[in-house]
Amino acid sequence: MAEEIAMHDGESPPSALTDGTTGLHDGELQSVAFLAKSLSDENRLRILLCLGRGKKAVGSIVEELGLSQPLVSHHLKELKRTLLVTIERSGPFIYYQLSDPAILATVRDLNAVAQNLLATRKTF
Amino acid sequence: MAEEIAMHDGESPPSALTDGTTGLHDGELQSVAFLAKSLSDENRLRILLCLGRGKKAVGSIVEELGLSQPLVSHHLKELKRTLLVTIERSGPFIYYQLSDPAILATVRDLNAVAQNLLATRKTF
DNA sequence: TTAACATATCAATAGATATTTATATGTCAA
DNA sequence: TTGACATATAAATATCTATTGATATGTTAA
Repeated sequence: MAEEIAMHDGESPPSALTDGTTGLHDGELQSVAFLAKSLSDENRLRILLCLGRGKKAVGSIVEELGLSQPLVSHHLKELKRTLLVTIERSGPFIYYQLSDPAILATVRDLNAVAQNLLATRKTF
Repeated sequence: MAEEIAMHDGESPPSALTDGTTGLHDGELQSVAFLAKSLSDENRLRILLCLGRGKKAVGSIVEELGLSQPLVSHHLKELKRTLLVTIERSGPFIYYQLSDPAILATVRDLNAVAQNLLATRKTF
């Protein structure tokens, strides 16, 4: 009866039996979720792919993608927060660049998996 | 060299591992965002890794991860909607399994990228 | 200084979603 | 049928976030 467990802020929901085969502990799980969430927005992906062709100032991204400047700025802030991009100031310009080209390979891998799932869905 | 050409159509992989041209059209961008969003929850990742060791009934997952049954059911529904898992009924049991083992490799890749970003962050 | 430009931030809104509690559906055995 | 079990669904809440429009901050040139 008296089995109430009051979960307070942000610690382990389950008991810490780790997830075995692929062997990711809680911190790594958190990192993966963190990164995946950053990659889960179409406009952020557009920005990342755009930056895949070299560092660019905010205005260039705005112009190239046709998104509003505050929106691009917002997503760039998020991409910086999640360590996917770095900045480099030059006068009034702020150039953003990918912090790791491996990010592009990851996006391509995600696309490959997604397309394969869509192609071979045998679920009815 | 020419500027990168935007849209490629469905089948041919752009073969861009070293050149920066990761041309994804809107549908692919949507798919990537879709998949990434499904991978952006810690508990869903736990479930996926759990299923990486074979098909399991809901109760097993609940017990193994220490999450509530409705929560696990909710996440399984989401994973099924995003094509990451498939089901197989057997009596009152419903067995869930990964629809593609490549998903595990993708999670591992995400972790590798994330850990690398954390390790080599030169921001401050 | 002022003016013009580049970028960031603020405030408000709207929609998504993770979680919990409670309840419903479905299956099988006795 | 009843009862026990496995799973799904409903409803409520709370949190998060993408987007927009307006405004602020900061940099350079005149």
